[in-house]
Amino acid sequence: MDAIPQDKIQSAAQGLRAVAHELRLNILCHLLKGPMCVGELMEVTGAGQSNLSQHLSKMRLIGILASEKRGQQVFYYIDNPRWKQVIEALQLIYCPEQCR
Amino acid sequence: MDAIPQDKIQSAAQGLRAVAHELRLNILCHLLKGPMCVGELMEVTGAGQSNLSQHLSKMRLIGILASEKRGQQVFYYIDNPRWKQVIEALQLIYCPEQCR
DNA sequence: TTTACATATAATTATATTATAATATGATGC
DNA sequence: GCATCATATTATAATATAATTATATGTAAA
Repeated sequence: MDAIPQDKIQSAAQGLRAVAHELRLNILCHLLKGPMCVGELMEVTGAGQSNLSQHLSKMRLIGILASEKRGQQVFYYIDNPRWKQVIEALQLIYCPEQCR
Repeated sequence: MDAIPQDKIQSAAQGLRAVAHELRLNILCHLLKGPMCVGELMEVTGAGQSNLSQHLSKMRLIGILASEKRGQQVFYYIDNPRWKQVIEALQLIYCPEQCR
């Protein structure tokens, strides 16, 4: 592994940066359970609408989340099962008591 | 999981931030194979001594890396096997061809 | 067709992170 | 002691990221 392709490292770091934020990580933990719309996420995270929306679209652009419109709501969900694994591995590190 | 303890999220985000950087991630990928000293890491990453040292101590402080002095060299290694898992999961996401 | 609702975008300001350069520490050999 | 090597620390200037506010879009109901 002497030569890890620089562009892979770059993409992976970009992906990580997208997760490495309190609010975004909080969002992702909630989305582990399934899709949620922006309004619900506002409730559970306590974040403001605009702030939340910006963070969601950041994660969508990078390919961690996908979204789907139902009626006038937009539901977000974790698009890539491997990202779920990453979040879950993190929970093991920081929530040894399993965080239920 | 409605109530993810805020302090856990905070710590986890801090840990992620420590990994979410091109150079630091590159370092971690190299350290997956085993301990390396600063000089070796300078060679494989091409980073400057001071820069590297700062990034290493950041990761050490946060508990991702540990270090051990042998003679006049300091060897760094990944302290927590779960962080290895996170890095490996990432490689699966971004290096589908296995990055060897 | 207006109103209200759900979400998105833009602009701004505040704060955090980074790389570099310069300097310091601390061990080893002479 | 003095010079050298390996690493750490500090200061700083450049850059990136965040939260807030204000505004815009799109859609459904009245």
